[in-house]
Amino acid sequence: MFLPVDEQIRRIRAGAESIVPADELVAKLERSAREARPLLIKQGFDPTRPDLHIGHAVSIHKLRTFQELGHRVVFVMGDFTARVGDPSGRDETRPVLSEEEIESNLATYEDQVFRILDPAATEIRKNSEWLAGLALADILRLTSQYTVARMLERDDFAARHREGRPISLVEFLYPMMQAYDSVALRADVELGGTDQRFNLLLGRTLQERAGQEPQVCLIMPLLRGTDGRRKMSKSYDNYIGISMEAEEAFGRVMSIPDSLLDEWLVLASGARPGELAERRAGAATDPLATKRWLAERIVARYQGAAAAGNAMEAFDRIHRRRQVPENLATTALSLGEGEAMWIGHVLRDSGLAPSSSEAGRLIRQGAVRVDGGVVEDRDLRLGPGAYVVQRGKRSFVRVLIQPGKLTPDGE
RNA sequence: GGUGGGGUACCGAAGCGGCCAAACGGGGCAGACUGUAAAUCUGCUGGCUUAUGCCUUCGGAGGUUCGAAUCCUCCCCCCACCA
Repeated sequence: MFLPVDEQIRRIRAGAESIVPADELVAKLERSAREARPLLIKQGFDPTRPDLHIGHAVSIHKLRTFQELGHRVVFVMGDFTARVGDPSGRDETRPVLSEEEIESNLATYEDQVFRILDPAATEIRKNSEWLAGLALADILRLTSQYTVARMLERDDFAARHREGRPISLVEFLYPMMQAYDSVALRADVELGGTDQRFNLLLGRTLQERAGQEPQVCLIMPLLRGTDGRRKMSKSYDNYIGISMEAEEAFGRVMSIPDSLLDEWLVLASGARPGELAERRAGAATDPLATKRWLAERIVARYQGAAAAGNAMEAFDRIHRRRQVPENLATTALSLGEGEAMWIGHVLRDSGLAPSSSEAGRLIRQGAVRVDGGVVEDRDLRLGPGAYVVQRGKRSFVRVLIQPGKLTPDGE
């Protein structure tokens, strides 16, 4: 039923940052094989941010590996905290979500997650199932099992405490709740990024206090974002979304710094060991070719090969051959009373510039083209007709200027 | 409850009566270059039918002044120490 333990370990360990503790994983796998009983693998997700990116995908692919090895994967939605909200406002807004929003985000999750996981072998659970019913007495019992000093060991708590930045009391409860999820599920293994290390370890502690065998923590590296500096995150806009439009995703991969290429090959390409080694070697001698390969590969993984091919073609057309893209959005603008429309307003109203002041700046910098020619006259006006308006290298709009016929009420 | 320190543009952070649409850094955008939306260098970075003009902005509301982000009053919020 199961592959040999050492083969399982090999696959599980590939790409992982660490396994804590590794020998317990071996023991669990051996017992699982002996008793023909799959392990329960758990990972939690925040339902307030339903957009998954390829950073999340790193560990989701690892969940997939466990599925392929025959184990049970439980995907835990942290809906309980989402329902209560986060008054501390620690990182951005953690809005309170309604039942409907949670359901809708859950559906969004499934759509993305099942591009990686096998739906038939995936259990999705909401932590409100076991958290909502806890009484205050239960919670007191739970919190008495851990100390403030140990809580302050967590890196971000330690840093904030040291720097005198506020730590809300509820924040101490979030790790407790996540750890309690592991107790409730009797998890054998929990996956998480390196930023989850503390929470994962707390799960072990609470399980032991509850008389359970502690889970093994499988810690995955955090993928750095397209800026090559910070971890991938939607709020930094340095991410590549799993359901992102193919051309956008392709372009974003092409924009990563060369210094990030190797890390992404390892964590995001999903290449087999042999090919991976080949590509990593190639990255040193021909980073451009390697990056193109990676971009196509990443897009293909989530959008399919056809979309990836098209995205590459569109990229080449715009950036290598400096041509206008094949299919570009059309915006119809209507002249009011006037004969022609000032270029600044064309840019603003077609969405190429956020304001006419910004449009003016772009023109001054030589960033605006109309039908391929750079606009030098800041006072340029366009009469009725169709134009291809370009802002910078990457943004194009086909603008249709129509004679204004509207004779509003006044006249 | 007491004492002290703060709230400035997307973020961080200067400014402390006029030269402030507000230094500087980050981020973002653009130009040059290029192997790509890499790297590097340079510029821009409140709005307005395009103006050495007008309008809005420095926690909120009033006030002083020819003139306020800068001074005064009240209010809201944050932080530290003490209780």
